[in-house]
Amino acid sequence: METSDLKKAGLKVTLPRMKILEILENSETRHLTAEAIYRELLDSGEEIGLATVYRVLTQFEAAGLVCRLHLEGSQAVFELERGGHHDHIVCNQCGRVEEFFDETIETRQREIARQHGFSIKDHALVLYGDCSDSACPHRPV
Amino acid sequence: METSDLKKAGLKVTLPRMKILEILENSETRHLTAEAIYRELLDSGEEIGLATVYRVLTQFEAAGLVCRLHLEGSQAVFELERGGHHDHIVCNQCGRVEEFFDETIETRQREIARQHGFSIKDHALVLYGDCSDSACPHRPV
DNA sequence: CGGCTCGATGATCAAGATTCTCATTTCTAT
DNA sequence: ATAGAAATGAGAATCTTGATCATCGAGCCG
Ligand SMILES: [Mn+2]
Ligand SMILES: [Mn+2]
Ligand SMILES: [Zn+2]
Ligand SMILES: [Zn+2]
Repeated sequence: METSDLKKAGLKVTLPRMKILEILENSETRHLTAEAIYRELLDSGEEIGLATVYRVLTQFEAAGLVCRLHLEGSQAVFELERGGHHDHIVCNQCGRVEEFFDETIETRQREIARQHGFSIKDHALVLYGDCSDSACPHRPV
Repeated sequence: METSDLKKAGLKVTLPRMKILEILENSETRHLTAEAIYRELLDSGEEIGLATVYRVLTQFEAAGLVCRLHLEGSQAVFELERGGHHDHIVCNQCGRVEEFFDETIETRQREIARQHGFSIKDHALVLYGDCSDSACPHRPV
């Protein structure tokens, strides 16, 4: 969000980078594919290459500004890094993504890793199901 | 393993299908990529196409005979469905995969999904870390 | 402000994984 | 054994993402 974050990461403050950050901040969908960001930029009249979007997102990821997630789709999704770690629930029908953090699960993960002689560094947890959104095509009546 | 499993799934009993099942059963590595299976077949003198391996594995998955996992590699890995559900720990250094099942985590997942109004259908949980295998290049002394 | 230098960009190409197409082969049931 | 349907293999195609390279622009100095 701050241009200082870019400078801190050793990245020049450029128009494509600021526009991509802007979209990640302002989109009601916190979780976006590279292509969704690209299309949004095109729609708003920006001239940008898809390769730049992928490149910039990868740099942002390395700088800790965004997270890359693989949510059972062919394309990765990106989200702004704020708040801190959390995991995800995805609706199989409408694709809606919700976030959660559960200390019980986090703790058990560490215990399990230790039992197996692993020093845990990271984890990926995604729950899949059917949501109760009124707009969800599979909404239970 | 049984040809009856194939017939039950509405699949003809063919040589490629039986050979693939055989490899999934006998490999010491329970988790194999499609290409690993393909290479193993070639090495043992079978004439098979990579497309067939992918096709058959996808059919096996649909029939519930195998599971497809995405373990932080570009390629999916497949494993024979037996025992029942479990999750995975992967070593970042040597790629070793261990399995675990934790009822505490499973229960919390259901509770979290319910709190969010989701009817949970499935989940993916992978822990990443460094293992303590003597052959692991990163083994802590 | 004007120019310099190197990182950034955009267009295109390339790579890797997986699926699709289609002619040919192989099962399976009769 | 034969016919009909399904499966196979070879290769093309697709999709996502990263690499190349000539051009452009941000940051810096005077
Ligand atoms: Mn998130
Ligand atoms: Mn497993
Ligand atoms: Zn939904
Ligand atoms: Zn290891």
